[in-house]
Amino acid sequence: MEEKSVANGIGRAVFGALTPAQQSAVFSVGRLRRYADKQMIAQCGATDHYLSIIEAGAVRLSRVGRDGQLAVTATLQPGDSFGEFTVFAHAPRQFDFHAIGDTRIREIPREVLLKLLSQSPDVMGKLIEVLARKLLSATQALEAVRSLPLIPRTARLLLALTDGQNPSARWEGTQTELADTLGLTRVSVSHALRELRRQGLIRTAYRRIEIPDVNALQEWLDRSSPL
Amino acid sequence: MEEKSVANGIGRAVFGALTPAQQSAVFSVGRLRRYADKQMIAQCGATDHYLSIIEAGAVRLSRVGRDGQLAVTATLQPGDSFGEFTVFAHAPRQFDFHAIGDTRIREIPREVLLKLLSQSPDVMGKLIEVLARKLLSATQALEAVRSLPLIPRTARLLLALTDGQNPSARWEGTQTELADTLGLTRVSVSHALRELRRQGLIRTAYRRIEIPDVNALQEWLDRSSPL
DNA sequence: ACAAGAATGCCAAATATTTTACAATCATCC
DNA sequence: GGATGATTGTAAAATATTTGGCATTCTTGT
Repeated sequence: MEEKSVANGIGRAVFGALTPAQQSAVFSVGRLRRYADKQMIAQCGATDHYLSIIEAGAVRLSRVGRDGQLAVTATLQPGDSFGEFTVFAHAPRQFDFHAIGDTRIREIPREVLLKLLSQSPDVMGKLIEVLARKLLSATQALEAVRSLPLIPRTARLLLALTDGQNPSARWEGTQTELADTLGLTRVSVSHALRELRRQGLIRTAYRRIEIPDVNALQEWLDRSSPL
Repeated sequence: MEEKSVANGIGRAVFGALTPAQQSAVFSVGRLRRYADKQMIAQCGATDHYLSIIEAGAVRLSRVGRDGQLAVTATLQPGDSFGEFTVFAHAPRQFDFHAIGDTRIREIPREVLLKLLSQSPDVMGKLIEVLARKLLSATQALEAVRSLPLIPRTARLLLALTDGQNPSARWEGTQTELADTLGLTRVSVSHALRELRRQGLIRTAYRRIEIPDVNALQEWLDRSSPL
């Protein structure tokens, strides 16, 4: 019953799934690195092979098209990880990674991680679970992008961004960020937010969106587009 | 250097990654089931927990919105698998699954699979790799949907649908199918195909699209949108 | 060889989304 | 406490995409 689907499945809540003992086992083989605000952590196309786990701070994923400003972003929080592709799929980095605020990251080189995994089937199992869940999120996001109209899609993202525990929620960030993660323009997002606001489902403020009643928004979404 | 990205990362080439010995180990614990053309294999929302591996035939994934005909599809081939979500993420079925042609499927119940996996870290490792690669495909598809204009997006899908070995390729199916997997209308796809045809990159025919020079199409795509 | 159904190609009107632009509000740095 | 840059709200014009429709071509079954 773990709903908790997320932004776009890029990388969420990975090592929260591990037991404390497992966490410390993983962390102990990792190398701690610190990044300052806005510092680049990894670049799109790079061929390094690390699994990175965020201990503190945040990491922004983005990508710039040749035409300049076209950037798509997602933001990862402490406990999230990234770099699975570089380790398990032998692929180059798919995004640019930047630190947001002072950030501590545990980096585990590919070989070390593989060795650790081969010795602990438990952690391996968890990893499979996490990957499956990420894949599920990505699949659902893909579905949403393809079949949901503007407004429900925006609503869906807002719900995905909340952690789902509290009855009410808020999200801090600019509407431009929201637009980027949705793959839309700020104007379109603004339009969608206006409509949701008109229906009393959300409140907007400077760099902040409040959802007074998460359930109500969820129900509206279910009603307006069953998916 | 395994490019071979695919349709939308829903489920590809899973057990081709295993060694013959591993394959037979997995197959031996599976239950063989046969389906006739168009027969339903599993329904969206169902809560069964099987990993299914296609031995022969094909499986179409689809989904119908409340508003009737809204259907999004992908097609899986022999060697592909599906159902990871039900097994590893405890999630209900995300799509409707139908057999295309006479189809043989190996079904492995959740518990059996987990037990098998716990006994063979090798297979587990492969599974992680496969999941990571699927996730990569899904991520790239998501990127494409969000940032690529109509025509490059269509070109990208065509390339993804080819196996990438031969210098030339063809794809068999209707333009409506293509439109559904892209999340566009037939008219839009027709428009995109017209443009690609005009540039001599593809040839269209009844239920068939030919790519005389896969490389040329790839280069055109790289040139027109670097991603 | 013919009829019927399926698929393609294309057009025009209706919608959706982006672009461009500008005024108003908010936060922060001196 | 005021200036400045960032962010929001919104509108109008330009594009992109869908909807609905129709003629043509292709395939299949008889």
